[in-house]
Amino acid sequence: MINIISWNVNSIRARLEHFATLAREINPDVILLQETKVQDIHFPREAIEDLGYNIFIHGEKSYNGVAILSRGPMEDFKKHLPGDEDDIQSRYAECITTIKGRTIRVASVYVPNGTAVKSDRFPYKLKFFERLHAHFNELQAYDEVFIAGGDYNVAPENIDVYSPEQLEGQLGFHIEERKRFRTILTGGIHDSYRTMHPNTQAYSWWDYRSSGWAHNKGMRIDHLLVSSQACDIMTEAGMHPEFRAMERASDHVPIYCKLKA
DNA sequence: ATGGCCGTTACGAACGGA
Repeated sequence: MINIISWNVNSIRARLEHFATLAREINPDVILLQETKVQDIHFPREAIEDLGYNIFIHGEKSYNGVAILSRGPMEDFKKHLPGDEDDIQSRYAECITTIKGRTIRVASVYVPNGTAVKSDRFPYKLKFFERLHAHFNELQAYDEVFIAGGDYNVAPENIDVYSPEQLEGQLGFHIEERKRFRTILTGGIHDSYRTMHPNTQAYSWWDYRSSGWAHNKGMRIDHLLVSSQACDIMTEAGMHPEFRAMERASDHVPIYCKLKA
């Protein structure tokens, strides 16, 4: 079995202990990180290599930052999502890795939050979805086992939030975001969790503010999107909510999907 | 409730997160 994790760590340096717990107890083959919040020169490379991972990082100071960690060899590295040459934020990393003899294309994705629906950063978020759709469409031609995990900052359906009535039109649940996310899920890209669990309510994020965790007011905004070729060999998908209950937790939990080796 | 908490930067208070 091949276990692939996506996790918005909200600072890799602040989350190193929890990361070590994930590596030792869950033992994922591939980990896709978001919000590492660190320049490449300050990434805790040794600590993570000592836990048995090869590292591909794309970071910046203070904000954003993505990484791909793999038990196997990696090649064909990409750091830029096509469609906007002026976009210099560290929100995308992609490579090919080989695990237990199976070659997989993986991507770590950090979709812009958008700040507020009326903010000028909201159109940047919408455009980012459109760029993802265009790029995933290009990749479709390769017929590969492809997995794009990340913080997509959108809950796709009513079942994915604690209160659809309360959140309608709000950031992360606005119809324009959901429409664009839905558009990505056409032509052979699938939401791994929803494919495996059509009717289960489960969240990947709970707000630090308003004691979101204590009241179970969460949203499913982290996703592992998979190509049809990956879907065909997928055996499991789920979340690790126990990571939200820990001291000094990230506001997001690791999400996983498993493939036949 | 345009709030609450958390991490980063830089050393107080602002920014971003969703």
